[in-house]
Amino acid sequence: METKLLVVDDDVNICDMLKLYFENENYKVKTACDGVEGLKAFKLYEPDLVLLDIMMPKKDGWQLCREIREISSKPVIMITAKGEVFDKVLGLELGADDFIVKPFDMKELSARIKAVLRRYNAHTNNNDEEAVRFENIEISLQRYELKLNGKAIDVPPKELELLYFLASNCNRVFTRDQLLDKVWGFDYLGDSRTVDVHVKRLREKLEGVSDKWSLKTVWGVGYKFDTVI
Amino acid sequence: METKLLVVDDDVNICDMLKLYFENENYKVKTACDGVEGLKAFKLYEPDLVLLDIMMPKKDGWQLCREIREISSKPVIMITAKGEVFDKVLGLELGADDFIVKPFDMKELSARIKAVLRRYNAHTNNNDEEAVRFENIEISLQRYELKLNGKAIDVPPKELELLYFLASNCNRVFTRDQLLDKVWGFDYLGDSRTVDVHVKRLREKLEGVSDKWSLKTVWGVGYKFDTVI
DNA sequence: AAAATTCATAAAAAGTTCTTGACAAGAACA
DNA sequence: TGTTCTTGTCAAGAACTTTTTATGAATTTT
Repeated sequence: METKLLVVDDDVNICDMLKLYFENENYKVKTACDGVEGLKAFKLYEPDLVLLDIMMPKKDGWQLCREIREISSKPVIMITAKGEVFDKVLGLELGADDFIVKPFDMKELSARIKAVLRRYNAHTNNNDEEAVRFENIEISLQRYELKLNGKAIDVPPKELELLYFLASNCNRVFTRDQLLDKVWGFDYLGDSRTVDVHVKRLREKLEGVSDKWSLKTVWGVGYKFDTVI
Repeated sequence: METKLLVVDDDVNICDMLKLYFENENYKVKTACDGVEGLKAFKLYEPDLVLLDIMMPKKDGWQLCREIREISSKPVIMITAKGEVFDKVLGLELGADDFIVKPFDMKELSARIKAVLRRYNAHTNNNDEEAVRFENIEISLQRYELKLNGKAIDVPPKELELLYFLASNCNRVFTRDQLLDKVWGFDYLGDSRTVDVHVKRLREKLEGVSDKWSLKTVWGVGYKFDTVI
């Protein structure tokens, strides 16, 4: 699964540069320009790691780090300018996982990110994310794979993600808007008919595999992965 | 339910153009020409989203946005002219939800409006509630499902919502007008016979399922979901 | 017991929401 | 570079829901 980074820095150039660089390294990257926006983005985007500049207008990196820690244990790497008053102890107290000093070498930052993620995942993820299973179906985001009757089937990423989300929240209805939010991302701009089309394509693939579950339309509401218990 | 937009811009042509365009997209649209009028309109009209030009006589967009935030959390999208001094951070501080730069593409604005509304609603709507249960019946809005004798029955949204409302307020009588208010929405315009028809259709489905409860008519008053205790 | 009001029901009309196929833009790949 | 695959858009028509209307039955009032 793609790792999501959130970059919070008031310097738009740095934001853009980091975004470009890490997208090229196969991360998903969102940026925010200040602490307020950063917190919003953290809640909505649910990143796997946050890169946080300390000096920012209105709400600084310390403050944001503290607020993030109140709601999550996701790794945070602080960015600090050379010569900036910087209390490592204080940072650790606030729950930051690592630090890097501006101007930094991108390769070094990249290495630190990997290291922090590795540590974090070793801690939390020794129970490798289970695949979602029902009769004759198995959906794994980890392998990006859909198995029907034990046989792997080619499925495009978006379809798989949609199916995974619905199946792992089975029997619950989601509106198209909720699905766009959860699967496509909070900042997706586009038509909600898009969901229909993906559901249709999934149905073609899932047809006749089992009568214990199905992708159901809930008229006037949305869709759900329905199971018979 | 129809979504209400409020457009605040000193340029009457832009107001008219936006009104025309979004009415065609099935929004309700009110316009206001300056900040003072805009605040008035916001209070009276109670829009679901505000489109706010920054440069305006009397009271500018910043100021209006701040004042709206004091009394409401409804989404605000700021409109800014190209090249206009524009502080994104300040905008976010003030609580704006998105921005668009003049001259803008109507399709993009439309997409942004949808996205902002989607986010706003996704946030406010995640109230996981329990299903309502009586003998042989179970009604869940989360699954959008009616189970009779443990078996799921197809029920259209309005019927389900009506049944859910009555059952979760069992033994209490509601007039047709109250039901229209609670289930259809306060701004519903239409005949109260509508309720009768829905009750009738529900009765067809619920017939003979249990003698511990029923949809009762209270003559001269309205309906209730009646239970024997 | 007649008149007036209120309900139940069926069926038509109006309105909304889905499905689907065709197509185009963009990404990934060779 | 062209080719294939994925993703998203659109629009027509199908499927379905909701509302209105009409009529007769039930209940209350006078």
